Amino acid sequence: MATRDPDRKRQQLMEAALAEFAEYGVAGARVDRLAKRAGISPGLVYSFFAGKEGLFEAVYEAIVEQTVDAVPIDADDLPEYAGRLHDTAARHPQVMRFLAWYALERAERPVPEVVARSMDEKITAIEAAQRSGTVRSDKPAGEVLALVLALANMWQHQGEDVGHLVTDAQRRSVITDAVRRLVTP
Amino acid sequence: MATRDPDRKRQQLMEAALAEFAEYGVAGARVDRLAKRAGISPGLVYSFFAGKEGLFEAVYEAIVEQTVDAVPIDADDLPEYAGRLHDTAARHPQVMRFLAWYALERAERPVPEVVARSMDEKITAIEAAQRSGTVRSDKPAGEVLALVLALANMWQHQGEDVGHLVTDAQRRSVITDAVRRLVTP
DNA sequence: CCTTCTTAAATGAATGTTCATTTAACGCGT
DNA sequence: ACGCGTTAAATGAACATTCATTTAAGAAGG
Repeated sequence: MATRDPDRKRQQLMEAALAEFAEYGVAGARVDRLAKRAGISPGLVYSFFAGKEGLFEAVYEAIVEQTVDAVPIDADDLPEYAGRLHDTAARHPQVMRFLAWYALERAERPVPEVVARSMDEKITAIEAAQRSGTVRSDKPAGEVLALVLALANMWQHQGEDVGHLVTDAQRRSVITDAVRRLVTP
Repeated sequence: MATRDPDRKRQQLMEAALAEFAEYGVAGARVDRLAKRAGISPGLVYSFFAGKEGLFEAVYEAIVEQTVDAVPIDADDLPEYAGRLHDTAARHPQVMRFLAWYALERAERPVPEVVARSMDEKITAIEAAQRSGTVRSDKPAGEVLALVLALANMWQHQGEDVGHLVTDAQRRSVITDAVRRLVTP
């Protein structure tokens, strides 16, 4: 039984970092607070990662890895696909919030290779569905995808002002109904 | 010719603050840099506003004041309404970015009174349009509004990954076409 | 019109605090 | 006993904020 367990600490650190960054962003995050959450000393952060910034990037990369392809596209049933995207987002609010921070604080960074590739695959899948007639063909696949993603994530972006217009239970079907109307031929 | 002109300085300060906050958020903003942008000394900031935080709030309030009702709703032509929202957003990227920061950094704050009221008015307008038959009546007005707003702002939220799928020129019509499909009876 | 007095505006160096990062010592497991 | 994982404390840079001082614009008085 390893009472010394670097891997476990590393894992705890990543989880605490996600929580801290999701709440405050990089600039607002405090290394001390984050280390305390992880149950380690602040100094130890630096033996695992390249400082606060490095930790932020590491968390981002872990999220990308776990999130891309977490919800495989089903181009023949885009409403359900959007619904599943929504479900996943709703189940991981911390991750969504982290990504929102990342988009602002790392606005200039290029899109990661894996993400770009995943996007291409989705386009290809939609184009196939258009050819087989399950998706309307009068709009380019990229446009269809943009709409599906926008609707799938709509409740993430909407603030409290818009959010309270609809109950939690209704949110999913708002998305699926709208996508159905938009993509069926 | 007034070489001393507090009102002008105050104005310059607000503009510089918007630029600085839009770029870095509150936590990342630097008072020195912001003051230099405004062409004033850092100390002067504190004679106008309650520190960095107070300045942030002041900029937010100014934006809310200028933005609410900047695009009056036309419930009988929601596609065009969404298009106009998009136009305005596209014309003021700094403001949009500022609001994105605000949503994250002030997540817990209640919705301002003016915003809530403006929302109620929009709902009422849509309900009227539903009664007169220009908007589908099989969905509650709140749901319709949520969809319209989500689509109007879709290009603000989408990152570079999705954004490059469609050219600038197409963006507006993607929104208006989609809204038309979603809201017509 | 000048000169002096008064008040407001503005500055920027000094202050004190907050924080990321470094360092040096400690002790567990082998 | 040795080396690595870990810590607590030390360091110092970065910043927000304050404040003593300077500068400018009127007001009062001659």
